[in-house]
Amino acid sequence: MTYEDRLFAALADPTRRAIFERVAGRRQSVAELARVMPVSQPAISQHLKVLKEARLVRDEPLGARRIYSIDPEGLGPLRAWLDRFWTEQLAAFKAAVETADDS
Amino acid sequence: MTYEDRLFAALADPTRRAIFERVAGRRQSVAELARVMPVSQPAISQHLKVLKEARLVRDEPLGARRIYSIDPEGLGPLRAWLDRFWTEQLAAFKAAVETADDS
DNA sequence: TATCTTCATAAGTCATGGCTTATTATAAGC
DNA sequence: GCTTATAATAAGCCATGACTTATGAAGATA
Repeated sequence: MTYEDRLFAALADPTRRAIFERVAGRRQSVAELARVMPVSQPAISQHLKVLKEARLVRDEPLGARRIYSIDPEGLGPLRAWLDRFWTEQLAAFKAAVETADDS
Repeated sequence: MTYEDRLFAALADPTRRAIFERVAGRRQSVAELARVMPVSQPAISQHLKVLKEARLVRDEPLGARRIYSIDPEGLGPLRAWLDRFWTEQLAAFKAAVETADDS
């Protein structure tokens, strides 16, 4: 499984995406997330593990708690992937215009 | 299932993403994809259906064939989602700098 | 008309993944 | 030290989804 696979797979689940968005909004602990999300604490931990392996979040101990925060680098590869098509589509558009000019 | 869910779910599968990337590179038929991809023709059709429902591709009949091409609008929502965190992280960074200034 | 190609759908199989409860480890507070 | 809080892991359940083969529909070609 490539790194890109892990990234896309991590973002595929709605619950996990919601967790990521919350953590991105404000760094917080597992219990804090579990209190507001409609799933159990172990489910939260499992989702966070997947997000961490995709480098979308980081974690840091704080007493008995563990504070999760967004990994600023994490979304970079997604942006890079997206930009490939941006430029690709621009090139295609340009080519289409030039073909139309041949008429 | 929201539209965003469909979009992320569609991009999660590696095979499907490969199909999307091929179609984005050059518009082509189902058979053409089936010839080069390591899965059967029905599998290709099923993936294309998912991509179409996520508005990532369009299709157009050409005789007995059906030509699939990228939907230029399709990646817009993904970019929008991504930009949310871009600005969000910028704001957080700015806030962190200002807090540091308080020292 | 008969055949061949192209593609979508149906039906069934199997692995994966998201969830649960139970349990354990670690740190904090009385 | 004992209890409470926090979080990770284990084990098991179950739905989903990615694939297969089989089939049918629609267009092209002889």
